[in-house]
Amino acid sequence: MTSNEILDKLEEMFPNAECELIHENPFQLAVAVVLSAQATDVSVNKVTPELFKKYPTPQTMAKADIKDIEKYIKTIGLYHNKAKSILGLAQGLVGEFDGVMPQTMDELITLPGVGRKSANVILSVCFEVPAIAVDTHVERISKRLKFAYKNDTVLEVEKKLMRKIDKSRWNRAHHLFIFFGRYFCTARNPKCDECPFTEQCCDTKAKKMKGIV
DNA sequence: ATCCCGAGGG
DNA sequence: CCCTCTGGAT
Repeated sequence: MTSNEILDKLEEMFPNAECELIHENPFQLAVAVVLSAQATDVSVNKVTPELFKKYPTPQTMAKADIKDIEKYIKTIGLYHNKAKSILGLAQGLVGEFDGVMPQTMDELITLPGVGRKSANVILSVCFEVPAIAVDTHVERISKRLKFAYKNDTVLEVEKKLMRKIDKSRWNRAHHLFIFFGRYFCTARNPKCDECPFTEQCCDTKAKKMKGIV
């Protein structure tokens, strides 16, 4: 199967794959993305509505007490670092960017808690810039379906995906890989028995040889 | 390479 | 019980 054929099939399986983080503007998406590190979007969506209600703008959050922020986000884990990150994110936006979300990779990654992956999500979801954010799902799926090798770094995975996938499909591919990874080709118990990609999957073949599938 | 970390699933 | 979750900073 070609890259386009794989994406066509994924479109068929997940026609409404999209960003599931609750947000109403770029600031809120940036906060939600930072909070989503090593946490499920479900758990993030559980706390952000109340958080955004209390701190709707970078200006209001910039003046928040970090302890109060921690209280709101405690249930998602890693809450100490994340509270510091989103407080610094709000302060950085106000102090360096006049409260307006920047639209370049170089500027975005200067914000605390925002690395390459989060920046790519903000660029593609908020500003429709072609980008492929490589998170845990995208990395796993890319390696299982042989878009990349197992020991490739996330940056190498991103470069290979950009090379092998048409630029016009980058943003869709990101969400399709996420949905496929989240609901079908999961880390622990992937649904190999009903998977349309078993031919080009390294993991499934390994399992077949062992008689697992 | 290590740390951060609670919640949900199997 | 153990593993995983839209990672980033040190």
